[in-house]
Amino acid sequence: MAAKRPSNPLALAVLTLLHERPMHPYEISTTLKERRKEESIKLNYGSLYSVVESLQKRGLIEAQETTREGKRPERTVYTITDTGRTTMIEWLGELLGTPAKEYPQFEAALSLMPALPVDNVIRLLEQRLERLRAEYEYGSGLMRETAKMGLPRLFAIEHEYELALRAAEIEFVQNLLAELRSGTFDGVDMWRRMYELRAAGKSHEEIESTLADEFKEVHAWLTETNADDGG
Amino acid sequence: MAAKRPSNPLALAVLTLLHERPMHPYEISTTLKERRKEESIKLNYGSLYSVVESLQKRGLIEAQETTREGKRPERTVYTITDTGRTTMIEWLGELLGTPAKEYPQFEAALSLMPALPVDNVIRLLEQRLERLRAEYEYGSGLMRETAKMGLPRLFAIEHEYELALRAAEIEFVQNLLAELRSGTFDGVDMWRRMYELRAAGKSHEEIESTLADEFKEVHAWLTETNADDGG
DNA sequence: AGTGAATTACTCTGATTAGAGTATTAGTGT
DNA sequence: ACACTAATACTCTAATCAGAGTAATTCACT
Repeated sequence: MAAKRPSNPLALAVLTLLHERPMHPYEISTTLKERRKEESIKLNYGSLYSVVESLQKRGLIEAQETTREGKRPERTVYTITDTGRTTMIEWLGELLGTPAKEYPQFEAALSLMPALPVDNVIRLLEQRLERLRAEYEYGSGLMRETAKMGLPRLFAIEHEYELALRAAEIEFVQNLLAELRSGTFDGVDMWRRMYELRAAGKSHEEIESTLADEFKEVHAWLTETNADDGG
Repeated sequence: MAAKRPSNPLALAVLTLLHERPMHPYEISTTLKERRKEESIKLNYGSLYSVVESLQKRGLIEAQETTREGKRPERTVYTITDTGRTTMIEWLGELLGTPAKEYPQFEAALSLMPALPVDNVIRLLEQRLERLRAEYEYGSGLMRETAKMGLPRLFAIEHEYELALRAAEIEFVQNLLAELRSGTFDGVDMWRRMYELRAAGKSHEEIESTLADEFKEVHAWLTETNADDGG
């Protein structure tokens, strides 16, 4: 059975726009761009048209009329249905009211970090920090500008959120870097030792057992199949 | 032409594990679960097997042997190739060194916020705040526990990052809520007025023009087709 | 009046992904 | 010895997405 609604937030954007007034897909896309919503909601034509089709199939929107000017492609104007309105309110409510599990790429990268040598990672994090700062500057510059132009914060609040996240990431990376550099980060010694052994041409097994020896309690944790889940 | 590498971070996780030692897909999945990496990298069987296939097609990993015990399904053990190693190092380097554009759901929701009435949004944000705090407590509890068990921070740093982001979001939502409640948030007056007019049964056009009248500079910004892009 | 760039408005194809479904074996209790 | 649950190890299908491609029209400029 088809799910009650699509999962792509672009579909929610479509619903909110059609809630304002009927539009055709292309107008939806230009409106989203005008309002800079495509910076917060991934927009591309392929997805837009398939999302519109999927909304229609589920009865959340309806084709109102199909017009054509000259020999241009047809424009199909869509309206939101009552179910569509309800769904939009529900969905947006959920997104605002309930934190969703997300998988940021940097989180994935951090979780795999030990696959690169420490000094390498330090260099990369320095690079990241630089870029994060540049992005932060750029973003806050944009915000000041739009504020000066008289756009109420209401219509750009999502950018403030983005900046807040960036700021938090900057702080995090700064702290991490400091600890990696100073060597106070818990685990760097083991990490360095591992690459030392690898450089010395030891086999995976030799490295494993040497580390197991030199860092007993850690190794115990790493090799036990099931950590106690509590409860 | 096929891209140099898959885009799913799960594929990177596969590469790093095969970089440690050869494994079969199912073992990859259990290892990721054991190490709690599936909390940072979305893992499901369908994706895992197709990602493995895709890595093989691109020559980043190779099937080493196919064994079978009794009548159980075959286990295909894969090894990483030299190209695979290089790609892994490159890819992980990029993820660590370069901030990626992401589209968090909450950012999307914020950008569509005016589609719900103010008081509604306030209630929802209160709910979110509560849940965020609960998650934060839970997460930092887990971290303290694993620290006590002797796991070096190195192997759980991604969770610290997640917590840092959560903390930032908590602060952001707190501030936003305070401003919405006190009415000092730039744009709330217009926002409230809009729903007032809607409740009074005005048409979309009437609302538009009334708001245009009462909030001149804002409306100008909203209706101009092309904001000056500078340059 | 003719050229080229930009805009309008989609369509198509190939990847990717999610999630349920399948089939065998091992372990646990009665 | 039998049933039941968990674990092992994938397979399949439908949905979704991304990005390039297409084709007509308008506008700016010479």
